Amino acid sequence: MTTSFTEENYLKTIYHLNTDENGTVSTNAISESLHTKAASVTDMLKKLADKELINYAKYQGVTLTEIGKQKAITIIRKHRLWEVFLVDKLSFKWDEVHDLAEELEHINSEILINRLDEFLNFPEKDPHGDPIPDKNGILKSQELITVAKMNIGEHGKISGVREHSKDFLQYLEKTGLTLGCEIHIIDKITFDGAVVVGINQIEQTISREVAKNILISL
Amino acid sequence: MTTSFTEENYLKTIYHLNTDENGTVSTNAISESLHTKAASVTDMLKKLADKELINYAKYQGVTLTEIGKQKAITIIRKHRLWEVFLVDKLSFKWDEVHDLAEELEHINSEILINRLDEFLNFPEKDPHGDPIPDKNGILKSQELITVAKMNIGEHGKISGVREHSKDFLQYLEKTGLTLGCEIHIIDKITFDGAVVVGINQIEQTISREVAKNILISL
DNA sequence: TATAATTTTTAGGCTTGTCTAAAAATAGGG
DNA sequence: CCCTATTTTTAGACAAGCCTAAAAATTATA
Repeated sequence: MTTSFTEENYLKTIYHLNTDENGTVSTNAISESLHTKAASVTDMLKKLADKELINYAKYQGVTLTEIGKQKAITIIRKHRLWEVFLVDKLSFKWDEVHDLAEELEHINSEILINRLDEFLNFPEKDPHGDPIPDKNGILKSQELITVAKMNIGEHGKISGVREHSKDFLQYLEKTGLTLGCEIHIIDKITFDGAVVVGINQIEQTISREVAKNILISL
Repeated sequence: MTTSFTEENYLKTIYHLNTDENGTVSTNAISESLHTKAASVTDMLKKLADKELINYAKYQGVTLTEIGKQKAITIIRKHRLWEVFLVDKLSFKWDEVHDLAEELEHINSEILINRLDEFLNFPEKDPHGDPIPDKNGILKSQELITVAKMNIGEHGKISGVREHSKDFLQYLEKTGLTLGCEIHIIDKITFDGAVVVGINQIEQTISREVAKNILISL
C-alpha cells in the first residue's frame, strides 16, 4: 500500500510529536506543526486510521501503529541521509539543508537510499547530531540532556539540537556553539533561567530558550 | 509563478515531442506519452496557456513559449545531472536510472542543482549520451544520425540512444552496443531494414527498430 | 465535395487535501 | 455538579488533475 507525500508528512509529524512529548498526540498539535487547520487534520487522521498506520479514537488523540512507526522512521532515515549528503558532498551549511531534505525525503526507492548510505560511509548522525536509523529501522539514540537541565560545574559535549530553524542554527554558528564543542556550566541565573557557559575558554550567557534547545552528552 | 509537478511533466513532454518531430505538438501525442486521456490534456493545455508557458489555439496543437522552453530545459538539466550522479557516484546502471531521475528532477532548488553540477565536475553528457544544458539553459547538441540512416561501409561511434526503456538499454548492454563503441556498417537488408554491423571485431545483425534508436557520430 | 473517420474539446463527475462555519465532546472552575 | 472555555469533529465547499461520454472540429476518402 502506497502512502502519499502528504500522508508521509503527517506520519513524520506524529512521530516527532510523540517522541518529544510521549503520550498521545493531539489534533491541534499536528495542525500547528503542519500549518493546517484542525478540521483538515481530523480528515487525514481518519484516512491514516483506515490504513492502520495510526491508532485513533475520536477526541482521544493518536499514536502510531508499528507499521506507521516504521514508515515514519524510514522517512526520517531518508531525511537525515540527504542532509549528510548536502553538507558533506555539496558543501551546504547545517542551517541550509532542512527544507531541501524535506523534499528529498519523499523520493521513494529503498535501493537509492541504501546506496546513498553506503556512498556516505554509513554515517551515524546527521549534521545536527540526530541519529540516523539503519536500513532495518533501528535507531540507536544516545542519552542526551538539555543545557537547561545541567547543574553548575558540570561538563559535557554539544551533541545535538532540539530546534532546526535557520535562525537558531545561525545563532549557534555565530556564537561558536557548534556540534562537538566541550561546554561547562559556570552559573545559572534563577531570575530568567539564563545560563552562563564556558566554551573554548570563552564565557558566554545564553537565554533559557536557547539552553532548552541545545543537547549535551555528559 | 510556481509550476506544479504535473505542469512540469507536461512541459517536458511537449519539449521532447517538439524537438523529436518539430512542428506543433498534438493533444493525442501528449496523452499517449503521459498515459493520460486526451480530455485531461486539453484541460492542462488551457492552464499552461493561461500561464503563458505554451502557445495554444484550439484544435491546432501547441508549441512552447520562450519561458516554457526555458522551464523545460531546466527540468531536463536536472534530470540528466541526477542521472550522472546515480551512475557515477551510486553505481547504478544506465538502464536503472530513468525512473529515479524522473522523481528527482522535480526537486526545486537552483543552488542544489548547480552544486550538484560542480560536484559531478560539470559533465557534458548524461549516461545515455544526451547533452546536459548548462546553468544558463544553453544546450550544445551534436549532430547525430541513426544507424538506420548510415550507408554500407560507413564508420562511426555510438554516441546516444533515442529510446530510454530498460528493455532496450539492457538489450544494448547484452549485445555490446554500448556508448563509445566504434561501429561500421557491413550490410543492409532491404527486405526488413535489418542492418549488419561490426563492433569490436564481431559481426552482428540488428533489426530496423533497433537501428533507428541508436545514434552515431561520424 | 459530401460523407465518414479521426482528433479534439466540452460537460459533468470523482478523489485528494485543503478550507470555513457550526455542532459536539471534553476539560476546568466555581 | 453544572456551566463555560477549549478542543475536536461534522458538514459543506473548493482547486487540481484525472476520468467517461458526447459534441464539435478537422482530416481523409470516395
